[in-house]
Amino acid sequence: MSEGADEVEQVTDDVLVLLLRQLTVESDRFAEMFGEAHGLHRTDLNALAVIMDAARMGAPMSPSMLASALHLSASATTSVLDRLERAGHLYRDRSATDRRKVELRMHDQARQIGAEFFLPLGERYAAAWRDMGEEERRTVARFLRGSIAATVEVRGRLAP
Amino acid sequence: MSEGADEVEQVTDDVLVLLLRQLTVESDRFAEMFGEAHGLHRTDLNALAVIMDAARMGAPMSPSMLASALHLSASATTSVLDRLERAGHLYRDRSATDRRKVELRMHDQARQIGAEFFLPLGERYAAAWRDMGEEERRTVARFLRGSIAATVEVRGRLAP
DNA sequence: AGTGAATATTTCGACCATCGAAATAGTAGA
DNA sequence: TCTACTATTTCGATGGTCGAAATATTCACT
Repeated sequence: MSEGADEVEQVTDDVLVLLLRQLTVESDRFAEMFGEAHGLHRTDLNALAVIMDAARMGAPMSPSMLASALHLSASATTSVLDRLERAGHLYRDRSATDRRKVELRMHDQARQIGAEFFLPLGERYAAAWRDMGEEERRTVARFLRGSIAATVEVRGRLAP
Repeated sequence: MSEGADEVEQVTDDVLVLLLRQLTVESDRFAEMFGEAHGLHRTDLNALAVIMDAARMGAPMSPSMLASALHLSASATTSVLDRLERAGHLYRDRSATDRRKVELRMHDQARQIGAEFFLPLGERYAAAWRDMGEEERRTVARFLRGSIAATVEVRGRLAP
């Protein structure tokens, strides 16, 4: 009302909240469409991501670790793994040291899907962020870390 | 390796991608726990959010609009609405002008749940962002908008 | 060693969210 | 009025998830 046409934008808290919500909505939708294109459900995609992260760290996942990472019951985890194994994305290995345990290993096919998932998005992100200077990146990183911590904390209050 | 102890952090693209992923993961988890605490599924929460946004704009939602907003079939939408109506969160109104159409209106109870959902998180966000200056906020807003656009665009390539 | 408690994973039966197709109700145009 | 179309709901089937029970293995203690 009182601003001129060349007034700079006022980025209120409400604007930031709205942007965060849009971002999560769009991310969800992206994952949903990607999964649909590959015959994978959300849970399967999440499972692949967790297993892949663990593999990158050199520590193979077990079904029970996966269950707690995904907040799934043990039985639901078994059927997720059944689906992924049937589709040829991973295979189960009995642990050599503790034969109760199962180690989850990925097939190259899944790695390829992961790459297909993340590469285009990563490249497009890089392009979007290309002109950001170091100081700006630190600002954004601080913002993101603060927002993550806020989310975690409020969630913590929910579960006593 | 070559940096001194007081070297400032290098925020690479990889770091930003990781932070974005953590943020969406934590948001998902938060919504999941909140829904659990109130006997609402993810879909129900999403539906409430969409209906609430529409109500705020003054344009009541119809089931079919909701269906396309949530990417649900018409029949699935009916059962979402059945659940929400049975739980007393909303009620259906036949449109006065076109009696095929149904208008979705919320009960105060649902508004209250929405407030309970967003207020604590909003306050905690505001606290996290309190010390950000205007220039920094503009930087963050540009970053978020760029990332949202990137996500939308890559998704667009998926669906021809 | 050997028994029993604990842990890891899978199987089984049931529940319910979602889907597609058909049914119902209403509108608009000829 | 008859027909085509739109909006929503109902119905039957599919499948992801759960809790409880079953199976296999390890650990602790004697």
